[in-house]
Amino acid sequence: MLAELSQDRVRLGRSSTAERVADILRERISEGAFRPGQRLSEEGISEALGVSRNTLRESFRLLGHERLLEHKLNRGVFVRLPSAEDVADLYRVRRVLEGAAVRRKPGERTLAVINEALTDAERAAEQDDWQAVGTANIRFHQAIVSLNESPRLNESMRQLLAELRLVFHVMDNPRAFHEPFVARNRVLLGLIEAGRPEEAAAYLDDYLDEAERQLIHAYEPNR
Amino acid sequence: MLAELSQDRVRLGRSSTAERVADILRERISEGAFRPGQRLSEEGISEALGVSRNTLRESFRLLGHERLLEHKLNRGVFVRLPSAEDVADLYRVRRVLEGAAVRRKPGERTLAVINEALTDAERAAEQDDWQAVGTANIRFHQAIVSLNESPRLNESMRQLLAELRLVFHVMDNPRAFHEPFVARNRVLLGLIEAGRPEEAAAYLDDYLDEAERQLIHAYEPNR
DNA sequence: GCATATTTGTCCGTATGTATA
DNA sequence: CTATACATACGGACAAATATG
Repeated sequence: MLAELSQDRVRLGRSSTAERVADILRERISEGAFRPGQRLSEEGISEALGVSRNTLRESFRLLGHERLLEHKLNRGVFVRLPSAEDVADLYRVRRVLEGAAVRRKPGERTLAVINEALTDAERAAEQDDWQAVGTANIRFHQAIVSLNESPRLNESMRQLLAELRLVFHVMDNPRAFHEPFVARNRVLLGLIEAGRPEEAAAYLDDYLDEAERQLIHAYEPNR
Repeated sequence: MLAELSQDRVRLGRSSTAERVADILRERISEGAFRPGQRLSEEGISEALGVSRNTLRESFRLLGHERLLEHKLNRGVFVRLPSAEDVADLYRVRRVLEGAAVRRKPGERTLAVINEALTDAERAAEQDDWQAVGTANIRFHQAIVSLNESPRLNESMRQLLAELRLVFHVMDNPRAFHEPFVARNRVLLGLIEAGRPEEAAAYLDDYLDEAERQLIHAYEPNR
């Protein structure tokens, strides 16, 4: 089962079993198969994936560091359930990372990536595919941050968005949340392309304020 | 040995053995006892610290995620030796995190912390204690970032500075590097306290450009 | 280039401590 | 309070990869 695939990829690749297991778990969490707050049993999962508990524990450490899992000492690991305070902090970070990004002179290639993500979102919105809207939206903001041209900031944003996905998974209806922001993304991109960084930054701040408010509003009751 | 201390701290605290071992290793790396590029033997260290290899490997994962250690498959873990490109990226991140910080209206308490760190640096400089200057300098910039009032950004900065310390450890003479920036820190703080955020941000950008240039200049030859 | 020694990657069994029903 | 389930941590084992002579 996993063991053979494991050997193959070790031979021609670079990742250890623990890392590959982490990839699998990250994907499951990201798509919502493992719900926030849910406990992940060492025995159950190690058995299901065909790896030893030691190896699985290494994977848990990795994901814990990404804030997708929470380690409670002697109680096990749980899928993180971010608090309202966490949401507020995530948006503080977004203001910093995205704000700095839109103030920079944008590169041609990055602009194309941003545009593509936005176009995908608009198309998905037309077809009422809100799952796809959310995904494209995330790609849009990831691409915005990549204007900074910093691998570390890209990685930070990637983790931040993964954490934000946890929040979306406990919301009542993520569809209604993402919808109104597609049009705003278009405006934001327009300001960037027009070379008006300060206006773009101000618009973005408003944008994020509004998103944070709506998110916390839809979120708080669920705690 | 460590085992007993371990039990005590578990009882009254929250951290696991792996985390405590990670703390110890982080400290050793930070103070330069483990040099960048050096390989850390699983057997040697697990024996020296009195923990099992499995536990130690969990610690290695933690520090790997903090970019202090590098995992080479089937070859072991090494203390990271950042490349010149890494240094450039670290400074890109600093411009974003510190730039956003100085643009915000500063809180009284945070200002006091910044001031304290700076005063310590000035005092240490007078006494030619360059090690202490470097330490206080790091505290100064950490405090600057804390103006953002974001736990996640504080944590990012903490990790960034730990990584930057690796760079300092392979420099010829870190003393000469830190010295000229103490005076600039005072100017920067003055602009912040005077409520001139844009000037502070511009001054900071210059500051970081100069620091990056000097650092890469003193660093590149060593690769 | 080959044979050998070393080290990592992974797994297993087990003992102990902790949280919870 | 006891019992149970589970995480924590240890030590030993072996194969695979790497380094060494």
